[in-house]
Amino acid sequence: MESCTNRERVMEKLVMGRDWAAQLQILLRKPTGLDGPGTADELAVKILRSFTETLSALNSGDVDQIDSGESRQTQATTARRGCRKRSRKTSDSRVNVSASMEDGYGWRKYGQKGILNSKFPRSYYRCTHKHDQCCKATKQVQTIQEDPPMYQTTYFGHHTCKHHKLVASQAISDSHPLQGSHNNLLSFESKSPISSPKLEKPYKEEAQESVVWPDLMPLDVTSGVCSSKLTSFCGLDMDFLVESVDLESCFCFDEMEFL
DNA sequence: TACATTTGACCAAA
DNA sequence: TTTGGTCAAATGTA
Repeated sequence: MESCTNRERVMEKLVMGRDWAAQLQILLRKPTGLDGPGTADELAVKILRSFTETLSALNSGDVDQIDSGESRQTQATTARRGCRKRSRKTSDSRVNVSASMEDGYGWRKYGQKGILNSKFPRSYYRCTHKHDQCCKATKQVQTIQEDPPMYQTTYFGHHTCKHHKLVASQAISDSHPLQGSHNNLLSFESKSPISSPKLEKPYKEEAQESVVWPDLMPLDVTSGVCSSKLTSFCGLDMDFLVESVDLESCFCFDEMEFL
């Protein structure tokens, strides 16, 4: 019951943020038009506050639901083949529609299934480092369009494998412009912070993608770690990005849909 | 030889 | 009962 109220608050804040962002966009296109609902600066503050309050609401409310879902899955796991208690993975997922399946991570395919009412089978991937580093990240990839091929990738869990984080963090510290004097930017433009040769190609391919967030992001504002839906940012998981860049200081969206 | 992919079986959730 | 997620043996590839 409380989570329902909390969800309503979250939705309200997100909608407000979207509206203010739209107003800000209009203002930025007409720099002299300051007789609207507020200056660009004021709108930026409102937007930041809206997102901050949303993050706080999520942090205080829905986390329990997410945790209970994961623990259910863990507790009921048995040793028999194929006998894994599965919860329907509706929480902690990020959906990414892209022309490419590349995202800079190492994945290993562990299954493929034909899906009802879908022309194309769904492929199941887990992180390459599942066993050596207990990385629990998985993803499902489904072709949604034949020509040109478009893929809907749904990510579950988050990468805990150290190797990739190291590479990505290095790439960020090498070239991320937001770590300098522009820490309080709210940007709706695509950024290209990755200069590492290893990550350059996946990022370029991901640059054309669109992002859909069907549910709300679980996060921990106080610790600065965001289990974010911003997966498409640079084609990298946001966990380590937010560890390096203050969550409330830098929002950087390419394309987004709130509802 | 080591690692990745394919594929059918198994089983829980709906 | 149906559907979808995962396992693991078989197979492929570098």
